Amino acid sequence: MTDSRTGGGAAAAADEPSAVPDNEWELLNTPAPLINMASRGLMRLAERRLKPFGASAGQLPVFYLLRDGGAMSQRDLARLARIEQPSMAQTLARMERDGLVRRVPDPKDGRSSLVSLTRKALAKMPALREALHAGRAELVEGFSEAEVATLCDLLQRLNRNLERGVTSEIAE
Amino acid sequence: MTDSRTGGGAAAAADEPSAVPDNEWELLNTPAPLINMASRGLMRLAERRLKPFGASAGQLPVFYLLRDGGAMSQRDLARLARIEQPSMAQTLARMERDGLVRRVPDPKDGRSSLVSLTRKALAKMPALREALHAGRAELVEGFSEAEVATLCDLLQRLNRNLERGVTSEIAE
DNA sequence: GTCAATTATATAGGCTCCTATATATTAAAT
DNA sequence: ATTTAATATATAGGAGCCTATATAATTGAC
Repeated sequence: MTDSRTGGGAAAAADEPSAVPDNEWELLNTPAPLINMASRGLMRLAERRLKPFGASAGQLPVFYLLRDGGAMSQRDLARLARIEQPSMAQTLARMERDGLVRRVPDPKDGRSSLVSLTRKALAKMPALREALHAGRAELVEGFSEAEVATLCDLLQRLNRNLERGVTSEIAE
Repeated sequence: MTDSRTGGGAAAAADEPSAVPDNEWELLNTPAPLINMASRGLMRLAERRLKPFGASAGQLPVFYLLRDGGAMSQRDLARLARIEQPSMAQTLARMERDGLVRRVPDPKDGRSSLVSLTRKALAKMPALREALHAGRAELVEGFSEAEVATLCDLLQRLNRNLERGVTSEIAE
């Protein structure tokens, strides 16, 4: 609520010929901090909605990808969830600890295991679907479907820019 | 690149009268995962741009709020950065460890300290401004200013929904 | 077949952030 | 003044992510 930032840029000295105008420092009307704030808010929302069912935000992609009872390697889970392999490893470790996931050695490849949801996890699915649905409604309350679509479109373009940054780094 | 999700919802059984249509599971065209992805991408981008100057993403609000050489309590820093007090405490601890920040006991209040940037930190400011400016450009490349504004507007509304969720929780 | 890439996980270390709780100090109420 | 409530930090514990690196198994080139 406090708006101390808005009137802030007082000491904007004109002594340095920087290419950066002072209001670039106005972090709150730039997409980045808004996205960060939204992401943190989403984590809290997800936590609130999922904790009652013994699930958490980082586990959602795993639930989603294995929802039909199928099995998948850790590597594929990571790739499809678009997180790094060690992050997925940690999430799966927690899920295994909580009895949500099972790993069986892949008969075709001695390095790899096939991960699948336990019955306990599969039993949670209906509740998770409801929770996600309600959370989504809460999130976009007051938005028209067109606005949601616009938001998604813009975010997708943003994400493409962000991905490109990483790969171009490699190319250089 | 893999699009295994798109054709996924095969086993959509019609045996359960859930209020949730199966395509609600299509996480990738819903804002939440896009925001999360964007946020993670932003963290990586920030890390890439800031690490050369010995700064990191979570420190930006502190740099911003104390940019004019002023001092502020940890509590105010947390409130203005919109993160919880323990998160700010940890960030400040790291910044202190790195010689970026100094704490002097508040003469008016024995519980509190006044935090300010060190000269070492203030010296980094021009580089940080440049880094942020370049990062911002990379982020919204291909966006018109109107699109950026639309994005910010939608995100602000989203954030309002997310905040309201938290407070309504308290009210209930 | 052997040796060198490549690939799948595992591990180590760090950052950001959250909730819950303890401690100290100040402010308010009586 | 004393007791109580509010406030400022500190600490403990955990989730989620990342990079860099080690280990083991598989594939490919010879």
